[in-house]
Amino acid sequence: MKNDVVQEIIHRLRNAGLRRTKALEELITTLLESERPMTLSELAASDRLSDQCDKATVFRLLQRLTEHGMVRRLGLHERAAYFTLLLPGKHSDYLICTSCGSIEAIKAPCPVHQLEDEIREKTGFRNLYHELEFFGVCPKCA
Amino acid sequence: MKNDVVQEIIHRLRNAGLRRTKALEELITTLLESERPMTLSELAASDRLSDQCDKATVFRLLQRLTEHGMVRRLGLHERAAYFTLLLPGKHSDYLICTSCGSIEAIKAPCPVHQLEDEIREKTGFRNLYHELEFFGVCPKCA
DNA sequence: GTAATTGCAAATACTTTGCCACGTA
DNA sequence: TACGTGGCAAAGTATTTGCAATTAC
Repeated sequence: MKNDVVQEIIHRLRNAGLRRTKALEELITTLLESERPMTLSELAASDRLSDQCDKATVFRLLQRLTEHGMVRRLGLHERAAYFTLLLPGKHSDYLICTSCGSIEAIKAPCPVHQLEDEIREKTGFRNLYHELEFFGVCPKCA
Repeated sequence: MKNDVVQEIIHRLRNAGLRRTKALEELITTLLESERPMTLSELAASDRLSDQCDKATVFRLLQRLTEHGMVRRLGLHERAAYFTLLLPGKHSDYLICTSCGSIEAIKAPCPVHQLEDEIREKTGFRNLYHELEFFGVCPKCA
């Protein structure tokens, strides 16, 4: 069923004029299997992609996926940008250790949707979304 | 009274072994006067600092200020990092236009403190804090 | 005088682009 | 065939460091 999701995503991209390539398929699969956002370097070095294509290709694929709203680029405080697949109803906030850099998605329901609605109404911003991260030192590092 | 705050901050830094320099004073003043986080480049090019010192100096000052908990480094999605003075009881969340890049602090009370407490208890993370940003297209750009 | 600080230049890190060959439709 | 895509190498942007000279205390 993971494959169904991948196919569905590719199908939408194809309608937008993109072509089905092995690299695209592997990238989407990798992002889908990852439980946390990944950097360009991590993706390019991952099992599925490392011998599949160049880092520049992964970069351009991520760019296209982002343009088409299938991927979101996150900050997360590192020097490198992080990328995550954008699945309907799958928003995550993150808990990040500033010492070892571990990143995990937070299970608890996100508490900012109401504020987000207020902001949308009051400010007239369009396409509003948010990014929420908690930073601290994890028990292992403390 | 702004100057009092600057002096107070410098006083604390002096206790930590740092020296009072013109550049340090101007940097803190600039950050204090700014209503939004600023990048290293913006700071180095600002009125108070541009003819005061080199960009590398601003970088190192920000580094020291961050180490001593007086400044926080934020992601905010741009390629460059943003820095903001950390004043007691002055936490801000931000609303950012993905088109023109404008950044403004949100006045509404931050809705994540409760979740933050829960996470602190459940995970055992230390020095926990959060970063919350809303992204969208502002009315001017839409 | 001693140790922290600074400027300048050089080194890194990560991202982005140019160009031509290649693959998909 | 036509146009999106890919690899490789080079350029771009932001950050970080080395070192000798300077400054604060």
